[in-house]
Amino acid sequence: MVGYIRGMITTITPRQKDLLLFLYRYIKNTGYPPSFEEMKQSLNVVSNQSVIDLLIKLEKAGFIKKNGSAARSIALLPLAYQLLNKSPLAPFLGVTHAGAPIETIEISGEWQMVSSELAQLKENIFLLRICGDSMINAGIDHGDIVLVQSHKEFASGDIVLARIGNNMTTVKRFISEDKPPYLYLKPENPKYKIQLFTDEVIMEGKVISVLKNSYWKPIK
Amino acid sequence: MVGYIRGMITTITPRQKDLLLFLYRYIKNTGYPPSFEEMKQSLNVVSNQSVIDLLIKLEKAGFIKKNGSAARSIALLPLAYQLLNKSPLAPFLGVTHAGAPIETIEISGEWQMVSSELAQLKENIFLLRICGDSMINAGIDHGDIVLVQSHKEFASGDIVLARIGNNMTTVKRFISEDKPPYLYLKPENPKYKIQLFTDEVIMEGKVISVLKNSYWKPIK
DNA sequence: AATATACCCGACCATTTAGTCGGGTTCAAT
DNA sequence: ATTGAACCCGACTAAATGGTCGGGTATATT
Repeated sequence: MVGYIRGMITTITPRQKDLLLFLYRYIKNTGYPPSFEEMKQSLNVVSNQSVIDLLIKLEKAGFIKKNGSAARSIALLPLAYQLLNKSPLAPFLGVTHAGAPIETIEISGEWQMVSSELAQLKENIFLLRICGDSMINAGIDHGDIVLVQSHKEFASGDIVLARIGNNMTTVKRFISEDKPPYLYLKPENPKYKIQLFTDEVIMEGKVISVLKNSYWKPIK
Repeated sequence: MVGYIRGMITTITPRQKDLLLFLYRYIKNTGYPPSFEEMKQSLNVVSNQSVIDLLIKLEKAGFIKKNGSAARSIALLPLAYQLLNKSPLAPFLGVTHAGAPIETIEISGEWQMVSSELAQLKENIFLLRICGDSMINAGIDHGDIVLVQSHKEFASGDIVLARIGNNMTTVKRFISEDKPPYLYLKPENPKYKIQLFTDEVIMEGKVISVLKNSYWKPIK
């Protein structure tokens, strides 16, 4: 469910966030985590205990993981990237259908890396594997993976992920015209018919990237 | 030039590669670099000097960067990922044209992160920004970025990067048929004509991913 | 035969580094 | 008023860690 992502809530104090952001930036710049001394400087404190207090909280909350007493051994966990909106990870929600929409999105629990450029996105993103051939003329084939960003506004021509009723999701091109049928979802394969808009149709997001199937694990 | 990537040659001894591979794997698994002790264990040696010797060579060759005497402060440079064929980076070659092919690929010198799944690729990959509207029906719009993998074999229907003569490159759908015109490059926009195959046409690679333009820097 | 390179040993040292101990302050909730 | 949390201080300790020194071997090149 897309709501599963949007609804993810975590608590963190401003000071903890300061440290988490410093950790993120330091690791990004240097390639390895900072020492206590460096963390103290960045936080403008002079005691190790100040840093330790914050680190323990961050670890308990699931943002980081420390390896005992090894030097510079702090690893950022996915939750940290998510909180900082710098996520190199997108949740892999499962499978949807580009053809006739016959089942809802499944949550697979997997996570996959995506481009760091996409990490600039403020909104939530997630991945879906496509079943069916209804979008082949838009370059989306059976087995491809699409990266979807949650959106509220859509332009005619956008390729969108739509939910139809409670049990079906599908990827189609969204069309808005001045003449009838005005609003509809268009498959990019002449074999299939357009889907008119009804109260049952909810658009979840835009497809912002397509990863071709041959470089991903095969479909079961 | 695509040849620029293929032609990149670096020398490394087996022992140095052992260490480099260990560094890659350790960092990938833990999120931070190993200590000397851990490197000694992985190499099956007992002296620090053994590790230092190798590290100095790796640093001089441009594979890693060490930060003085700071603990666990080894960063892998892009060259290392490239050598290990685990590159999280793809070179950004520049701009090509999906419309009329009017100029050759420019090397911009930028590098961009790509999916870690794509890092499994054994062949070279690179990014291009698309100019023109000749592939809009395949989901590739003006300003989008495509990820291209160098290939030698192509199937009918593949979206390919082709070089035409010395000064032109273009992205088109490759078609191979039993009836005339047999082999040609097809724009995915009825406004444009197909490009027949000649001796001048060289296919450089396949488009394996499309990143939609709105999430990248605007075109100059 | 001499040289250079890649690689290794083992004892030793100095510093970096994480962690501890016993406190304190501020602020909001009870 | 008391409690608990979040956060901080300063001096201290012990372990982890990188680096040094003065060698060695094996191999290929000159």
